[in-house]
Amino acid sequence: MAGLTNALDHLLGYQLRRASAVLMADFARVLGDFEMRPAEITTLLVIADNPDCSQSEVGEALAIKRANMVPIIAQLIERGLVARTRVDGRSLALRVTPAGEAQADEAWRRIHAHEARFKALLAPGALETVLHALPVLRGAAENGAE
Amino acid sequence: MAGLTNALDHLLGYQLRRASAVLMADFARVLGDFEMRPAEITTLLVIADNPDCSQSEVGEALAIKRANMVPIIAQLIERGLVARTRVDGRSLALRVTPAGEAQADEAWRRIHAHEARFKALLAPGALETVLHALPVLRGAAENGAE
DNA sequence: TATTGTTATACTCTATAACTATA
DNA sequence: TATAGTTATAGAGTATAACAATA
Repeated sequence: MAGLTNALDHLLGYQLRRASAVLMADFARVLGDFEMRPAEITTLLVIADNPDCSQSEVGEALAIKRANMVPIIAQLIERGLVARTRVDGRSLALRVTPAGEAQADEAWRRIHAHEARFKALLAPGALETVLHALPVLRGAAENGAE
Repeated sequence: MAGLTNALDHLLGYQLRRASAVLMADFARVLGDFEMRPAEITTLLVIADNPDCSQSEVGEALAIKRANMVPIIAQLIERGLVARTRVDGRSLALRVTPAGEAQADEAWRRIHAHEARFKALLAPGALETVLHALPVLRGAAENGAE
């Protein structure tokens, strides 16, 4: 019990950050024995869903800068979870290996359980409202409200 | 336009993280010329609201570990925004200086404008639902769902 | 013994600038 | 000229372990 007044508690941005941190911590815990960082796991999942995509495309989908994708992809390849083939001289096509697909499947199983646990905490109807509202807030970055 | 399939988009945890990042980026932009880090600004606001609080209490309110509070408080003191006095041999009472109070007031003005811009994006009633749901998710960390 | 503040350290995510080689 | 990938670097937040001084 902190006991201090925290006026930040009334702020949407602050509550988003705190709630996000709680779910991120649980996400990391659930996937802890994979010994992969959250960014590596999510990258694996996107590649599994999009065979022959490029590094830049994955980065764009996950809001990870090109420069930051490099070590993530390198790790996935070193672990034998992702393979890449040249498309032209500058583009690379990414695919998960069979081992990568197995890892992705297991990750999804755990993620769904993790999600279900948190979703169960919300009042009926609240989940739909929240899942609709979040992309709206997120979309503000590409529109006027930034 | 990424164009890639991103199954993560259906996940509560992932959407929270992305929306939080958007609001955090805007928060940083709005307070950019303060040349203080977000954690320093929020710490200042909590101290302004809770005269004579301790470092540990502020950390507990903001979910910042004791060890990580040290450089934050040091910066605020170096800038002349916060002062501290000894309570007993191991506890320090924190207070904002007049300069710190002015800074906190200006920060609040900008934060309220920033908040209003994002809240305006939500459908009627959605804001209340979201602001109720987020602390519930956050509270899961202290209860069973962790 | 437990608590407050501290130091040192490391990890993760994020950001920018500049480079290469290709298109 | 623009794009895909890369390198190097820096900043911010967060985490742990260990310590001194004090309660």
